[in-house]
Amino acid sequence: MSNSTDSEIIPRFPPDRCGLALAAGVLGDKWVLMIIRQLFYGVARFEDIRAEIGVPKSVLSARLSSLIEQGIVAKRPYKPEGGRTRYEYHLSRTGFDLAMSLLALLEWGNRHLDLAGAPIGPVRRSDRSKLRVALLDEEGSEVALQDIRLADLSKSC
Amino acid sequence: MSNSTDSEIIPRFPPDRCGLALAAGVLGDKWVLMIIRQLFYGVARFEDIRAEIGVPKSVLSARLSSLIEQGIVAKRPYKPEGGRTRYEYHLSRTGFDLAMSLLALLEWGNRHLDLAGAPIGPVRRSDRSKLRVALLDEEGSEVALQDIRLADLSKSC
DNA sequence: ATCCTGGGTTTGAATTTTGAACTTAGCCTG
DNA sequence: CAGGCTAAGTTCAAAATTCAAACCCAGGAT
Repeated sequence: MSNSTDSEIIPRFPPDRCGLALAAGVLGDKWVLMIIRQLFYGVARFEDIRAEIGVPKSVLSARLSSLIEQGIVAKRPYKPEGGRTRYEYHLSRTGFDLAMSLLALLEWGNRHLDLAGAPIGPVRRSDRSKLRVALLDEEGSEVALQDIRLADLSKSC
Repeated sequence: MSNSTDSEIIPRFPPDRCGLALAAGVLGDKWVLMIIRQLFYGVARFEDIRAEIGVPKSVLSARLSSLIEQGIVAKRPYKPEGGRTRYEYHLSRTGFDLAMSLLALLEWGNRHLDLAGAPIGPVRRSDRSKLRVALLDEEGSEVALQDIRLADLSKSC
């Protein structure tokens, strides 16, 4: 009932108003993040995805269906020259918009988890300079995590 | 074996060099993201976490142990005035660094998922202006997602 | 005609998750 | 001091999920 400490850095809100709780429902699965990662990499075919991450076919089938149903992935037929029609999976706009989340997660994993080799991360296409994820205000200047709180967005200025 | 399309927006790298694959191993669970969300909100006690998100005790116990083992969460005793010693869980530095990922996920959920009410999100503490997650270069100017690629960070300039 | 391959579905065994019951430790009350 | 209460777990059997392997099917290639 009561709060446990007085260290309320961030006020609490009901879960159903928080996109994070919903997002957790979508992405909180061992394979879903891996599958979406593959789709970002341009791996589009069922068998390619399965082979690269080692997910069982039945699970891949189920997860892709669910992602399609949720509008995150789209399935479309295509025909390789002189082959029969096959299918490929690709991210919808909604799915593509997960990019920033994945980059943030990548950055975190690079920094804190045990990588086997040199890390990879986002660089600017033109000059290859390193990039990082940050919080910006409306004017485009950076805001530190300590200077924020969560608030109802409908009534903030 | 071969790539499925020629639309290689992002080059492929082996999973063991990618923090994202590791991060997926840590966060790819229905309850873990929810638990970490609670910890961010300042909910620190076992029973409080359990009650707010409805996770079974056995699962909460297992997940917290695993998060502690991975250095994401720390457990510490505390004594409420005139009560016996209890324990509270809080995010370690590593855990706290997930903040940016969670904010990105929150933003995505707010934009694309079906919220029950008005969304909540990060605002600047001082003036309550809305904030958003973005990619920055070293000078602090914003870079669009279309202008990036993933690269080996050890050899980029 | 038969084989091969991509994209699945089915199946039954192994694993995980679940909720309920039980445990433990210490404070508080009578 | 006996008994109750609570937070924080643990244990257990039943239910749900996952897994690997087998099977299916369509169309092209041999």
